[in-house]
Amino acid sequence: MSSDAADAVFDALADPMRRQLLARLSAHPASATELAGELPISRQAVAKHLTLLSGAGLLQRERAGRDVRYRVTPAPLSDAVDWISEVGGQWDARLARLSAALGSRPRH
Amino acid sequence: MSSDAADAVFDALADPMRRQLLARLSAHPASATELAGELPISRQAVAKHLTLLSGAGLLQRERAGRDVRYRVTPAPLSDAVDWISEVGGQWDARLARLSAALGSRPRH
DNA sequence: GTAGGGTGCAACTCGATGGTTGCGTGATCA
DNA sequence: TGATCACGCAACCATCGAGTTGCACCCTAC
Repeated sequence: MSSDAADAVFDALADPMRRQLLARLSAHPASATELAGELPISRQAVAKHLTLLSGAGLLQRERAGRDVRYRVTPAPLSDAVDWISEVGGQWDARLARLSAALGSRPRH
Repeated sequence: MSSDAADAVFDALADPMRRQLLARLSAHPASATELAGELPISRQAVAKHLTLLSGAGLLQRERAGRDVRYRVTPAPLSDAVDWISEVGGQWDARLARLSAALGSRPRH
């Protein structure tokens, strides 16, 4: 029951800026420069976050001519929810339904 | 839609040692010294983690004579799941059921 | 009362990381 | 072809935080 994959996800979600990026990208795909224009940090800082998020499998890179668009691929999020349901499930039976609901998702 | 409470939870879950502590404590309440005996870090390091987890509302302190026992109170975890369902819900309708399932929990 | 074990507080080290700037590369368009 | 814009890489800085050690305090038991 190694939360091996969950490690990367929790690490990716740890930073508020990365959660903001994920929320923003879940609404609509965008490029690093585009995102940097909407946020108070530089393009390179955004790019670092996007690289880390991609590493966790939460983003998909798509080259579009001169720029690169990123789109959310939230499948790995269920690894985090699985872990949470394991911890919380022992305390509250309602959380047990989570792993059941997520059990049917395509893994990876 | 402030992920204000989720901030503390994601920060608490970011560290692997803290997740390990939570998993351990969800099985059975314990004291800091007790936990330090089972882990490769000092009691004070454990105590710091427990303080942070308590601050996020994930643990409840219970003084028992000379020692202090900690027990898991996973209610704040649903703040994290709520955030995840917001991001992932736009991609996969299955995750939308999560917030519905968690919506009936006592908030705070 | 006194010894001992658990807790709490404070100072310190050190590695990780979020952020920056600078520069080189590649693709687009006039 | 040349100007421009987006990207990638590298070096650098500063802060944060996980871990440690040391010591003082409190509760319990003998």
